[in-house]
Amino acid sequence: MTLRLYNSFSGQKEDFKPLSGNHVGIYVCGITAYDDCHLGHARAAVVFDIIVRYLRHRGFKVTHVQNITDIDDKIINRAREKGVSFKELSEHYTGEFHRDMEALGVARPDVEPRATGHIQDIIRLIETLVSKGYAYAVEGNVFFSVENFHGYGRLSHRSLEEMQAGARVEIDPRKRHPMDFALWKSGKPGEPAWESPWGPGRPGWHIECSAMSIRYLGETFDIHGGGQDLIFPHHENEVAQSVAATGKPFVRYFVHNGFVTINGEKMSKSLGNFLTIKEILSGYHPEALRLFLLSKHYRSPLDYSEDLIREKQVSLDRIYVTLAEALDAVASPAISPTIHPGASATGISPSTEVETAYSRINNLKELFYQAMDDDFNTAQAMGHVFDAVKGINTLLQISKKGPDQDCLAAIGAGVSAIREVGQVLGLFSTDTKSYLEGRRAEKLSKLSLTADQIRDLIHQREEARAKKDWAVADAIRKKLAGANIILKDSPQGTTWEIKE
RNA sequence: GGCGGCAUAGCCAAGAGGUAAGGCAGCGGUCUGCAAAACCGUUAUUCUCCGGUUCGAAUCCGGAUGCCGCCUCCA
Repeated sequence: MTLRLYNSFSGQKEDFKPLSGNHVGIYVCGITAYDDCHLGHARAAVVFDIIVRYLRHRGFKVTHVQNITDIDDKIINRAREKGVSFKELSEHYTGEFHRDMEALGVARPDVEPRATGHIQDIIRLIETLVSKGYAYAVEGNVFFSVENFHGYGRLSHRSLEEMQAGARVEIDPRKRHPMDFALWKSGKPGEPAWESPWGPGRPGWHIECSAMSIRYLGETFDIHGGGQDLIFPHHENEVAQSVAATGKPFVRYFVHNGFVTINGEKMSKSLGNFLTIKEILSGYHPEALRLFLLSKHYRSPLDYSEDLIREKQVSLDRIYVTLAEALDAVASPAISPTIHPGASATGISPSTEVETAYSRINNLKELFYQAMDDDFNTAQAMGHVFDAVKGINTLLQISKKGPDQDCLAAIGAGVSAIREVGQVLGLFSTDTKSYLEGRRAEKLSKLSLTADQIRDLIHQREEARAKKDWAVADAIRKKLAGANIILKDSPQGTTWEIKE
């Protein structure tokens, strides 16, 4: 089976074949370290985290490079506002970024280069562009000449004429063409600056990604990723600079993730609907956030609301409950968890219910890979996971009536299949018991009752039930229900849960 | 003004020529003293609207309407 992915260059899904054998080089545009990361950063991070995980899972050797922009106008301005150095500011927010990523379960890239660590690479690249006639220096600035580069607009599918027609920006009179962009910016007094052939200054935004991707992945590499907003001008400019400098193709597949809106509106500081990763994780499990981000295809816009994330939290709880019950069932010492259910499953029961459950479990992996091979269709993949969960639940139901070896083996196989695909999605990685205990503690903390008080009431109800005093028993059930506590009676006794 | 995207049940969402996955909510049932959980069944004769191509269209083409993004820093 071939992995197919959507290439922004062609606007179509294409078969993915790495440049050299089994090795995949992927460069993802990271953050500019001047503020806390928000939900949009979380989406991009999780999308590319899963792409990298899936490529590796499929047997590719992946080199994942993701930059951090640590010098830039926004950083300089913010540092000035706060009265700290640009370095202190960018280091602070880089640290916050790392904490957020760790909380989200996003794996660290193999290389995490920073612009200020590659000034010499950048200067050399600009010199090449100047010497080849693609760039010109004016008053300590260096601009890239879009007219001299044929093919400008190929990625964003726009011509220079179209772009000029829509220009809304005041044009820098030093530019020869309105669309020319800065490779090197001269430093005003007091601004951070590095020595260069054009005088002291700092790199433009786009050039760092060309310099660092070429350094770590070579002049031509497989995948370049980022948010859709980066297509123009950032990635268009990267392509122009890189191709002009090397004379070779730059990136083979451009992959862009869609945007996040909040209650239907674009996130923006002026609207006051900016949600940081920290804010969301203070109320929801990181895997619930991941589940939410995966619930829609990565290229589509994704709308966030409290209702939706809460729904994902409930779904995640449900899956963990199933996994926990399945593990309990399988833990029976008489049963070997290594039995493969597929072969023995067929025919052991005439019930189609059981057959369906077996196939839901046994088909999971194949269907999951099919979905992921089709441009990382995580929404579809999750549908298959839910099917497998249903299959496990069916068998759990049956095994409660009379455990049978094949049934328990299938349950075990289901758990390991879900765990396996979960590794690709970054889900179900927490120990089931600690997950459920954590969730209970979290919900309990929002309650007016303590666990001891609840246990007392349950005890009183047990006594009433023993006397078949249903009126008292039901009154206690009702009272607890009023506090959002659901009682579950079973032959082993009564347990309780807190409703979301 | 230019470029691009999206419109699928009460809500979220997959499907991209062969007769509508999955999740949430709802309803009926099994189980239960009553419940809860779980499971089973059910919930879009139809995919914004109007034309066209085709044996066949939610899927392709043309048009209309609505929403969104980019063109300026942005994941």
